[in-house]
Amino acid sequence: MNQKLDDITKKIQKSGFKLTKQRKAILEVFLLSNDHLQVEEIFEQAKKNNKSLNLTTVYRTLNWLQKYGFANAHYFKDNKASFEPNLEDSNHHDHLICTKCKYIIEFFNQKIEQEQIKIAKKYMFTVTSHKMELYGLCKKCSKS
Amino acid sequence: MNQKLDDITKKIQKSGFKLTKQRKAILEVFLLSNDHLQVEEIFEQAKKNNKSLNLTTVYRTLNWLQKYGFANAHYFKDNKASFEPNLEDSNHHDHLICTKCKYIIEFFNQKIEQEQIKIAKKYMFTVTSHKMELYGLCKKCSKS
DNA sequence: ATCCTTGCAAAGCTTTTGCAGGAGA
DNA sequence: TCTCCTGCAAAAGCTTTGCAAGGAT
Repeated sequence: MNQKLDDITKKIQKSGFKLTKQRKAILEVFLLSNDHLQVEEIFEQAKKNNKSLNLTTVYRTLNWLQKYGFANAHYFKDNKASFEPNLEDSNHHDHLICTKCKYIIEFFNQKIEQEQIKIAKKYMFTVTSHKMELYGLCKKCSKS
Repeated sequence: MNQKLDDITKKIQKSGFKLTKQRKAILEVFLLSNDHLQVEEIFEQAKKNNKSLNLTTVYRTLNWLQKYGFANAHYFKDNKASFEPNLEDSNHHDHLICTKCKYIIEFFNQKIEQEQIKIAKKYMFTVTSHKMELYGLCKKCSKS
């Protein structure tokens, strides 16, 4: 199987997460993906691993993971939730989003991270997470 | 009345926006607010100016304003839309959001803006807008 | 054995749409 | 006048909840 998946799964179980077939199917899709997946997408893909999977279960599982800090939710342009894993070994990144073709590029910029820390200090904020999204047209779409 | 409101309203009308009583009531609340208002909030406040106002009209008006570039939508932590005016004289800013008391601070940081331009260039993106949100606890809430 | 999780169906919310009447330019 | 706008009600998503049965530890 997949070593990384196993390790993370064990860690999640320590938080009191019972590992059912359904959840295994969801984690396989969700944890190994580097993308931001919409709930429906996770559901569709995980169903390949477990035919009887229900959408409700996907929602409940993702909400559980989010609550315990293993996942982050994003609401991109429309108001549908997308989730991405939040693992200590996964690099933090921000997003460039093409409003035409919905293509998403991830990027990381140290200077921006540093400025955020300064800003938080200035306003006496204890920052726990952040989100930065640049919207526009990707290379391909801006040509046409 | 309010000079600023009048000026902006005239500008919006040039885009083919018919100024009805309902829309006037909405604009008074929306354009003069410096906050990010949820649709429901705009509706509640605008209803004070026009008793018969309908929520549907608020949605339609805000969507119109957004389509023609006079408003921006945000989806903060939950998946409810918040709107803020997008006027040429209004300074661009980003957000610090307290996840406990929902307090929102606006800030502007030149270095971050500059970095964004660099990033866009690197990925050949034509950036049209962006959103940066820092989540955490405000001064007050982090004490308790 | 106990507590947690699941599927199903139904409910809840926010947001959109169809339509006939009404108002702005 | 002609087109756009409005209110109402209904529909349309996405997401959550209640409940009884089933499964994990």
